[in-house]
Amino acid sequence: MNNLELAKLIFKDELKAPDEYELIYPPRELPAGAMVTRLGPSPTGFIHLGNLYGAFVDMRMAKQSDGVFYLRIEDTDDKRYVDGAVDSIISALDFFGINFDEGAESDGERGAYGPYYQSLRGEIYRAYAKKMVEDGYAYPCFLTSEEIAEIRSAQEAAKETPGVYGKYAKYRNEEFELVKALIEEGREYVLRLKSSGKTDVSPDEMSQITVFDAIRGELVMPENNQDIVILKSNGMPTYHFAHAVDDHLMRTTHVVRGAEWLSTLPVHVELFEKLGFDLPIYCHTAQLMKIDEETGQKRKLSKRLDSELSLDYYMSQGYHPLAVREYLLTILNSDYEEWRIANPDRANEEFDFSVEKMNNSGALFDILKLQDISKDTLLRLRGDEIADFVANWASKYRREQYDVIAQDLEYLARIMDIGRSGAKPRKDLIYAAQIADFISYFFDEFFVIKDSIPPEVPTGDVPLILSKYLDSFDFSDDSQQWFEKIREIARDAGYAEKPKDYKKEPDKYKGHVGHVSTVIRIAITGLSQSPDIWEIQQVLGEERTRARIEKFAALYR
RNA sequence: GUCGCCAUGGUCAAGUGGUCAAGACGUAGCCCUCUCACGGCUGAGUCGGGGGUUCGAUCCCCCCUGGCGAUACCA
Repeated sequence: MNNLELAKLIFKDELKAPDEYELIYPPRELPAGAMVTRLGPSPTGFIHLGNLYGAFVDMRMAKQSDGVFYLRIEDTDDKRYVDGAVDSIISALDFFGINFDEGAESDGERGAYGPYYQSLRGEIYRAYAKKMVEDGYAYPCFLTSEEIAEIRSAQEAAKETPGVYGKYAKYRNEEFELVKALIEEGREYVLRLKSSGKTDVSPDEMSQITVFDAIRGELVMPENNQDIVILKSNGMPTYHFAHAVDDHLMRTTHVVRGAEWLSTLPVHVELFEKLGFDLPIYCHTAQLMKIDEETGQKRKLSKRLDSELSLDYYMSQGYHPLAVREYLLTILNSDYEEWRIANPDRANEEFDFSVEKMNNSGALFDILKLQDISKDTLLRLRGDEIADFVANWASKYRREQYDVIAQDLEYLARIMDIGRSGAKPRKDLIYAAQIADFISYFFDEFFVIKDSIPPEVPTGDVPLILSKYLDSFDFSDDSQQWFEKIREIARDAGYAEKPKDYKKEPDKYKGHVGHVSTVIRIAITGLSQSPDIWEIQQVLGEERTRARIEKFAALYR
């Protein structure tokens, strides 16, 4: 048989037989129903919310079924490689709570089904490619990129499906002697799949394949008829071929990937078939989308364009990983939100996640929703936990503030807890960058007067109000006693004790107690709007409070 | 162009052959209130279009439109 000679001609090195690999990587011994999933990033170093979204699905499926979730680095394209990328991918994923049972690690790898770097699996791919040639399912193709471009434009002109297939696959059934001569001559070539799909019929006459997708149900698609490349001229496999070999040998049960792979599914089905592998269960997730600012159109998240959606962005803004996970869960399984409302204190791991509940259409990323969820998520954390988180964030992203706010973590924790107890806790805290700005007035180093006193208060009243306040000020007053004194000051100075009184009879008063308290509020926080002043004072301490009042009053003397 | 996937308010979405078409975010107003938040109440806002099938379609079928994706020796 020529195929055997051809295989020998192409693969001169010693290669294991595929059967040996079957033995080296036997089926996993796992409980019934256990799912084996994987994440296969290419090492560009860039990873965005969409990747995290998919990684989440993988991890939940494996964890919920007592299966295995592993990391495989898909570095078959050297053009894509970025130094240090694997490390940054792993640490970013880890930050958001994605961790692996096996696979690539920053200092090597772990697990019995490796190597987990595709660049290290060359021999394995070649072994299976050789078998493809022997079986007559693959052949060397010497078409240059110029020739392929010509074929393409001819096909486009003739309104035919573009690609290398059927009569356009010039070397598909080439004479052995000629192939041999070309190879010996040193001509570059790729290895192509010899597709058995029909090529001489119109698209609607093509045979259909049906594939079950765990998210989308039964998919009916035309069979593949393209002689796609399986081994590039440098000997590396294409994604398609590596996917088939790796997911088989690593015994992946569920392939979770974005919907952009749907159109190549027929290729993969044919590959698995020709290789003699069982098909994994595919789970094609909808893509996370965003609105393109320039065009105003919905589009898939892009690595190139959407740096603000990179995981780095959320880390640098200081979104809490839990918040991001909560958000992702709400778009992954829409009943998660209701579950969360019903179970505010349970860990999200207890939620029964399922791929069947996933939506088929792409969700638009909504930062407002993330922020809302973030507020609620931070509410479930203790003040000291948030303080630690913010301090940690500042140490990386805001050095100059870190030195100040992290000096006294207990103080920081008390700041975080302001207004958070009781039945209707405040929801001021969203993400670290916002929190750092929000609390800056608690530190003398950052304290500035930003707002001006309300127009209802004549300038001359300011020192009056403040000196009275200072005179009657007793740090040990409780909240009610404290406010009673403010009312007194307001009344004595000609302001209504209740805003309603002022509303009813505006001519009778200069303003109301709210205006008076605003003066005090500005003196203490520099802002006309803030959480409860009494609580702020309790955290600031008596000394700092008095100092600020005095300093502000001095401005009006 | 061709092929594929998708289609319920601004966003995420539940949903069924007969519903006043859930809920969340956002938004408007009111209430609570020393400010701001929080909370409460109320409101505005949707089944892309056209054909069928049916006593009846948001739901089932077809066409169109729109969005997204694929069309590489990238993944």
